[in-house]
Amino acid sequence: MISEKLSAPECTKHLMAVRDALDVINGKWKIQIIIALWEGNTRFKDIERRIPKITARMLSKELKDLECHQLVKRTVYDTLPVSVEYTATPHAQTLYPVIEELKKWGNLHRKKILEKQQVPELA
Amino acid sequence: MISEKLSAPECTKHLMAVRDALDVINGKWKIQIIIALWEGNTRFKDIERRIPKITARMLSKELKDLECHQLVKRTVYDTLPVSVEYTATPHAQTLYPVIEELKKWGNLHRKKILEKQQVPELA
DNA sequence: CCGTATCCCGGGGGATACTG
DNA sequence: CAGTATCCCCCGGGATACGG
Repeated sequence: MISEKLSAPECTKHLMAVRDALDVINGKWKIQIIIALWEGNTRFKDIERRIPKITARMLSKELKDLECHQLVKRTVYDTLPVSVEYTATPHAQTLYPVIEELKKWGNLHRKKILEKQQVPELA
Repeated sequence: MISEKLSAPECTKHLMAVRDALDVINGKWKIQIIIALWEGNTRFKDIERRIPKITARMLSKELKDLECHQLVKRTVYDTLPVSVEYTATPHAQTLYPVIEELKKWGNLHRKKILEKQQVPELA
């Protein structure tokens, strides 16, 4: 699978793409927000309520970032008072496999760490 | 694929695993180091040379983290002066699919961003 | 060679108060 | 409701110097 070694240029290209990806989804909130958008009601206050501990400041900032990266679409409705909906773009859907792999590995890793935490044996 | 909505508890579980994974591989250097370990010579100085801009301080710190997470094994050889080798553990190999997905998405995303950067049309 | 200790800066991000 | 503005703290991480 990774039996052969990578050449330096190969490795660098490999790495750049990975970094590009991490630059977008890294950080404390981005993924949580994207997952939250797959959950239903997506008005600002709804999202805020759904993500534990996030502040309006951070949510606002992160949503803007995601919009820049074309992962989120912002729609303003002319109600009174105004309501705003954030939706995941089709491009955001392409993140699904990434998030799935992260989830799978997160679970695997948790098991791994816990198994080693076992009491080694009685003395 | 993601047609059905997630229930709140489902979503939370989903999220915890993803966060677990990101906690481990997040940060500026972790992935670069893991990839570097798949490249061959893995003495401290070798790794340092292979990762542009990393400092000894950071490399040292990050290697310790990775060791805690059981992704890296540290071996000291009793030479003079001492030499130390770092190797990726089998558990680190399980990260391969994650990194692959990140790489794929990084490339996809780059294309997406560039295409939208095109001149929209002549006025 | 293989690191660690110290110093220091910038920015990520919380708390709170406020506006349209 | 949907955010912004301000203040402020903490720590990630660079530079440098040094010890085994």
